[in-house]
Amino acid sequence: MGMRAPMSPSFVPCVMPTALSPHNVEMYRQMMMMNGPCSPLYGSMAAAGMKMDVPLAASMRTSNPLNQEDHIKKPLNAFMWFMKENRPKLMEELGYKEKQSAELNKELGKRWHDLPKEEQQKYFDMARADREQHKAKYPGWSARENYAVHKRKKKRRDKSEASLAQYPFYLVFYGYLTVNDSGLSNTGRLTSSQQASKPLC
DNA sequence: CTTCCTTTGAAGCAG
DNA sequence: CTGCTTCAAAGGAAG
Repeated sequence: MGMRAPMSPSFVPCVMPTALSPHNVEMYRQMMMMNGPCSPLYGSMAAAGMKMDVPLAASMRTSNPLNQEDHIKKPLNAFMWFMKENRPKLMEELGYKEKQSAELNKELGKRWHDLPKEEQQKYFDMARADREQHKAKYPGWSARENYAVHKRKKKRRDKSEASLAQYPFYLVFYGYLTVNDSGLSNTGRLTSSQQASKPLC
């Protein structure tokens, strides 16, 4: 149930859809900044195949350019590559019991420590290659773009008003991102309370 | 629906 | 420079 087909490698497509490369998104964002969300450019760029039809779908995370294509993720570090490669093996080895990801990650952490330096080096090499490719592909990108400055003391995701600044203004404009008492909201749909809350711009 | 949990390492940020 | 924080992956649990 829900298990992957044995022969199907479980890699996730890390590449941006050609229809909306980050570069295109940046172009789009700049044009929006210059022309506003009601610009005819909006329609023409959409007609050109760029997925900027602003979200009607329930899940903004999966349908919206901001949360998907526009979000350039950090390159994976050595341990992340190790996890990616060994998680499926470990799941099979453990009979993919009712093990949760968090528990599997603990085990993977142990195995990472037990791994000889020579074998670890393989993953450090992968990570370095990934970083270099990432840098070549997204020159000028910084991890800062995904970084929410400390809002909660220890390790919690940020939900502050300040974090709105990292998003394109038109999402705020349209109400897809709002700020209320409970923090940043991005349900992808306007509620009356969201309409009442003020956009940042 | 979003966030948490849990790991390591890279990198951002504050002092 | 030092030390703390966030985010990369994963996916079930919790809210």
